[in-house]
Amino acid sequence: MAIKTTSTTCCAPVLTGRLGAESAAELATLFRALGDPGRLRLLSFLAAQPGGEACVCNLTEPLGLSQPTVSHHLKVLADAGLLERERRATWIYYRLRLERLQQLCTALVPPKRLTAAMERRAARSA
Amino acid sequence: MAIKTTSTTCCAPVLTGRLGAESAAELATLFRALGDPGRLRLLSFLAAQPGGEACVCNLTEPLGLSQPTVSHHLKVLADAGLLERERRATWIYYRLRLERLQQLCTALVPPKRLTAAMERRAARSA
DNA sequence: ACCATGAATCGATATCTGTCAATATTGATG
DNA sequence: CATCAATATTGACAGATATCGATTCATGGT
Repeated sequence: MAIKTTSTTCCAPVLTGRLGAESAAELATLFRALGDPGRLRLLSFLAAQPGGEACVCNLTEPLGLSQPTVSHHLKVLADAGLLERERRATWIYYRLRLERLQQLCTALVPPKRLTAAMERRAARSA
Repeated sequence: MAIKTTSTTCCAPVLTGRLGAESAAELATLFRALGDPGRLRLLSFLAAQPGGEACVCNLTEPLGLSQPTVSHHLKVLADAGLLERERRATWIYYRLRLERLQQLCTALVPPKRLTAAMERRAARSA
């Protein structure tokens, strides 16, 4: 299969410890992949399919974008490690990688130290 | 200027139900706000501060960016609802809005239907 | 081999974005 | 009110990105 060296050790925590320049760049790429309406809708559409996957030919029409554009978006998502590519005969299927999405989320989890501190301040100012 | 700022009802779920064009655009703006290394480092720096907040004057130096650039990034984050602004005398403090970050995460949570289905397929192909 | 079909790539273009220097704005202070 | 210090805004510019039409690159069937 394709050797995607991208995103080996995904997702340095953003809110726990300070983010270095490289980890920040890496993470930013991931978030930027999610920063387009078309791509979000692609993910959404895939999630609505039985196996979290669909053929490219089924993805073009519901978005109202041209085939090259959809292909481009799929590439961005796949390069970010958010989708998996699989060929079946003439067709190519893309499948969600839920683990990656989950990793992304955990990267945004704040340490309890922080939540506690901020709740305290919120209570004080109320 | 004064374009509409933060949506009150943040974060339509991406993986549960299909994302409409408007919700997708809204969410994309949020993710795009996270899609820059400098901004991620700002969030990270703020999270490392005692109250999840800091004065602008303390944010410029650690990033190695000019003051206007930092100001711009702070604006993007604040417009996305990820930061809160507060004036104290001459200084302006920005504070994390953890709830918003959390909301963003929950928008990416998959329905158990999906996780189950994908685990099943993973097991089958093993 | 040839052809038909599905998907990726290329080339072009318009728009968006990050960045900084210069300038404006805002609030505190004398 | 004049001035200073801290932020924000403006203007300019280079680089990225979204988009599409045309083309190329696979695959499978004939």
